[in-house]
Amino acid sequence: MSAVRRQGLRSIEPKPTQSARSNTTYDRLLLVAAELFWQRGYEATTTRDLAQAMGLQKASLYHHITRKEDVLFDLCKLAIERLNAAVAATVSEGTPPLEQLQSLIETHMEVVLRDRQLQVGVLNEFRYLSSDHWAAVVSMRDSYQSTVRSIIESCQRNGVLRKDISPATLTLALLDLLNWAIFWFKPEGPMTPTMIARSFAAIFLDGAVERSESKGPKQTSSRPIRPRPK
Amino acid sequence: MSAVRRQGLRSIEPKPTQSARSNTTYDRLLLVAAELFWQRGYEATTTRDLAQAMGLQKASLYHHITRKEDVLFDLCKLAIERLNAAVAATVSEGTPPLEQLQSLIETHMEVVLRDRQLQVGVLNEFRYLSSDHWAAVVSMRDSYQSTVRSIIESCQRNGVLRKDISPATLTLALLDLLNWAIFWFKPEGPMTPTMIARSFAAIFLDGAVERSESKGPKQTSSRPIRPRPK
DNA sequence: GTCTATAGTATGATAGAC
DNA sequence: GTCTATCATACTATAGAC
Repeated sequence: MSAVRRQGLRSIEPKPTQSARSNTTYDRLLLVAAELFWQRGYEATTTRDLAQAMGLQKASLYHHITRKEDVLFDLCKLAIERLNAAVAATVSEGTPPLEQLQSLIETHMEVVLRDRQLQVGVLNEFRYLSSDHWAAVVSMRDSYQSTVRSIIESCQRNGVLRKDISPATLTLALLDLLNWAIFWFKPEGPMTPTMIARSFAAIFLDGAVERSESKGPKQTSSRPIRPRPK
Repeated sequence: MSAVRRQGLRSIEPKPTQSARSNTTYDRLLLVAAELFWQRGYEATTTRDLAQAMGLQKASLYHHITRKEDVLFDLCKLAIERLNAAVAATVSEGTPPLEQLQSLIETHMEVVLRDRQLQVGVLNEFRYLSSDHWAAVVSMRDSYQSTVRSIIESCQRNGVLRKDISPATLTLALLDLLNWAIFWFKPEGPMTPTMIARSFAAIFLDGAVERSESKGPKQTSSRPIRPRPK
């Protein structure tokens, strides 16, 4: 049971170049479960709902899972792994801290918005995990937060971020800003995840206040975005 | 269940409501329900949990309520009413828009953090309401958001807030920032709701970037806080 | 791997005595 | 207003045939 599952989990990892259609049943189950948990919430989603959405009888589900809760746990792990992987891939160690922070903001926002059915599990539903699983997810999430905070600390040491607010508070503010957009984001709306990411980066870094008194080309800290078009 | 807390709830309640019948037990029930919904979530809280926390048998509960869902609905209404009332009481019509916005940010944050057991109902659990109740809560919430947005629009017209980001986006960013602090705020921690409110106002208005090159006494937009009420 | 059937329990809500 | 007792249903999960 477990070996099949772990393997399946890996195959929908961050950058699957292969077709997602020919995956294992458990992979499909994860996708279906993410959708249902997103729509109705974990507690309100029954194994019957899951089975029906999978086109199976309730009992057949249990050939692929052992407990409903395991599905939520796997989804939480997957969500954090994807976020971690995406951020690690775009934040380059060598670059100046502020650039790292800008990359992180953009990537985090884009991943969270494009992946929101999955990410909501970590943000909202992981509270229903058993204490062991809960602790594991909290630990993974804290580890990611530490990454964010250490970049912010680097920025403060470099003098590019204000020091009158603690790194912890800046981190929490940033993550509030980024994470909860999943609840109002409308994919069919006028703003793409990238547009929202840039606006939010601008707000977090430069603030909402108009700065007309600046000299020359609107001295903003949030413009030199990741891919420099030549 | 201390009498002190119960009195606290009643004293902040906007108005006694039309129902003339015994509101004391129901008030206590609302308080207890808010606590349980906050701890376990609405769906995971059973009527048995509620009854036990009230010191009643399950059946006795139904002398005070007709459906479990009604409790959630009343909590959502109460949460929005309190937020509305508090903001209306501190945001003065006549003052400059930026001052209004500063007052709103502080008040909103303080109410939400001090009241987070209640406010979480609107933010997280109202999705489990029946469609009629759900629509009513969404409407009330949208109405509050419109208030926030109109103040932001005034600020933009007055030239004190940047215009390259739409009022809607600025509003959503601000509310993301303010609302979701309830999930990490620790009342026993070093930061009071007021301190967090001021830090977050500073971030939203002035940004996280260091502005050392400015002339004179660190020209910040978030400092002239609301005049201390006597 | 999927099915039918069902165990065993928890749930929201009600009936009617006091 | 509170109680004991209970209903009808929904739930997670299992047993065992094919």
